[in-house]
Amino acid sequence: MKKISLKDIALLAGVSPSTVSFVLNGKEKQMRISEDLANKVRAVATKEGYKPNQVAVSLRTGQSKILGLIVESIGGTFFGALAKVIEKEADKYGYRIVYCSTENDPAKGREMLRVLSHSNVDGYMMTPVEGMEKDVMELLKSKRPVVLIDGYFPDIPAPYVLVNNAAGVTQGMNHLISRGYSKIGFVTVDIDLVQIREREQAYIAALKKHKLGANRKLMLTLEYNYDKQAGVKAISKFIKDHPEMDAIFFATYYLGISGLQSVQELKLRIPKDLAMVCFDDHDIFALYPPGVTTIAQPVEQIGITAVSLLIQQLGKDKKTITQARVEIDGDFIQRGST
Amino acid sequence: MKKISLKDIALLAGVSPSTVSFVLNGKEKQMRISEDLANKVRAVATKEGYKPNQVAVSLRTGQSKILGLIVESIGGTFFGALAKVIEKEADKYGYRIVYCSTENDPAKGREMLRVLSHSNVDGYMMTPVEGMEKDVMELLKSKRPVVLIDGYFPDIPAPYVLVNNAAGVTQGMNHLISRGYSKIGFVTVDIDLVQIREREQAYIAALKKHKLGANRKLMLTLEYNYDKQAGVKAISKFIKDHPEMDAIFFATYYLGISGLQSVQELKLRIPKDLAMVCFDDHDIFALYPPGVTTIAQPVEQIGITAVSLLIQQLGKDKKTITQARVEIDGDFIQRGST
DNA sequence: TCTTTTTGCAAAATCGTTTTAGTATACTAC
DNA sequence: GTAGTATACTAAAACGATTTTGCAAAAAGA
Repeated sequence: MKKISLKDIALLAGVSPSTVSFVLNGKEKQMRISEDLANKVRAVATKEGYKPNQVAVSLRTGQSKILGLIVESIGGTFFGALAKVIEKEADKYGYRIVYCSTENDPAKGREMLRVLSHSNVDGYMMTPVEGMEKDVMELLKSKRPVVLIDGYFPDIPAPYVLVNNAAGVTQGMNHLISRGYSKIGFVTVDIDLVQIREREQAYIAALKKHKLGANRKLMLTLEYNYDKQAGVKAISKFIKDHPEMDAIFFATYYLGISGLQSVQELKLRIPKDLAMVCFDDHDIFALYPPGVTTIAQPVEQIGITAVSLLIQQLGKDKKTITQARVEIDGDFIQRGST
Repeated sequence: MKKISLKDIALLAGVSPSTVSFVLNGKEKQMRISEDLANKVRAVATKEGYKPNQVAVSLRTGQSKILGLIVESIGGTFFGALAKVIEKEADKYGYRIVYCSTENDPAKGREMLRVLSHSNVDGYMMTPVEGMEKDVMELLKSKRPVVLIDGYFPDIPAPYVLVNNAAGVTQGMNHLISRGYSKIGFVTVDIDLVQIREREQAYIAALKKHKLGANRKLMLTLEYNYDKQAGVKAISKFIKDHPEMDAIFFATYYLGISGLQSVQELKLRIPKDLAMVCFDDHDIFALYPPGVTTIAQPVEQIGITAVSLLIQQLGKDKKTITQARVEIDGDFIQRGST
């Protein structure tokens, strides 16, 4: 019941291993193998159900047909959905995906890169983690195909694809303002990632633009990996401390969920007592009455673009497209909270 | 900047490749390499930052230190959480995970098995898909380590681990009944998987046991991959068609979510108009007022057990533990819906 | 007819390891 | 002094493919 190798096929067909390889790799013309023999080889191969040992192929060719996907956490809804899209998309090009999560720890991310590298993966897709700038530079220097997802490093010329954070927040803010809200709070998190900072800046910019003053006091910054209960409490306190606040913008979906819980505990009514907008959509926002207005990340497009950017770097020509910077507009979904 | 190989280390240390291999694999004693030389080799190796090429190792040893995880869909909350636990757990044993999803399609599952097999994965964890019985049998026959997760094939002696579906439903039903509900409906889905059937049977058994009659009419079976809107509609109709029904049990979390939506559209009040219990927990059930009582799958334990069962089959002794059938009790979480 | 070219395939090198089988030297024993 | 046995390594085969090179036989050219 052991696996059959190319050698076995060669033996059965009465030819040399090289001939089998040529035929099965479509190089029969180039190597001028006669049509008859080629057919015979193919017949034997299909009859025996031969499939090449990918490990051997990888060792010899240096290519694995595997792409590494390193995300913050496989468990999350955004990354889960993303992984699904990416897997499906990569499959179209004949690539498989190996997933890893970093939990936002650069050491773990580095380790993952190392592991993947020694497994001959052909390219990397990763969500930037604070502290991994050098590692990404290394990849670029050694001409390894990379695409950053959901963020980027400002000073590093790696291709990336992410939602247009600024545009999304701006749209959300404009929406709130046009609805008459003027004391708008913003709840964010203290990870040092561009995507978060961009959202914060867009919030501040919107306030300025509409002359809603420098109410920076209406910003709450939670710690990353904050305790769930503590987060809810902090948000509740934030709301109570600012009774004038008529709307809140949450920078991520998990903040928004905590926010919903706070609102619930405070028995506030949405949007009567407090309007709400959240960056990143989530099932719950569609369902929780009266629904939360969100800017949904275009997961499909992000995934498809990422794979495409990576595949482009994998061709024979191997053009390094360090300049590809794609920002895709999020989908504004209005619901009952505004 | 090219990668350094074992041969390079050998050259630099002035020894043969075999010596380097022995030292780095801790076989220096056995192969009686002198302490001095061993240290020298180690020094060179660390200085050069040598890491073995896993592909070559895999080809030579036939082992990859990779486990295949084939789930229904990476995107789902249950599988996402499971993947996270499994990745973390496998890491403890020095194994990495390659994820694939089947989308409940046996053809795709088969393809994945094939691909993984030719990548030398050391073992498989998979959620059973209707129609893959033979494929699993094949794996068993060829002594490949396998563990089924979240379900099993009744006639196939493969080790498995899943939540105790019957116990969970029974507990939920008892809870409802003890609270005075007697016209209890059940919404399920038409995939032919043991885990679903067990839940259905436990429901019926509970009705019988408590002499609530053969109200099989109170069962609604939706199609797998049902359209979201259509599902909600069907559930609404089901509720309207059975005004006597005072409680509903949902067999999976996505059914429960659709159910919440129906309830919302019908403007019913929970638990006043209708009580609700759902198998499988979800963020939303904790948050949606007044909260939905659920039986949560013990994701952590399932993941840990699965990895453990697989690792046991990977040792030198390679004991095939086909008899390991683990059912873990779910966590009953009571919330406002009952 | 003899050389040159083309055809059709096979041999052998290679990828980077692991592992089995050797080999040279030193030591022990009689 | 010779045989046997440790000692401390190295050489070479192997894993399963791909790819470069080689080499007969047939065809073409002179």
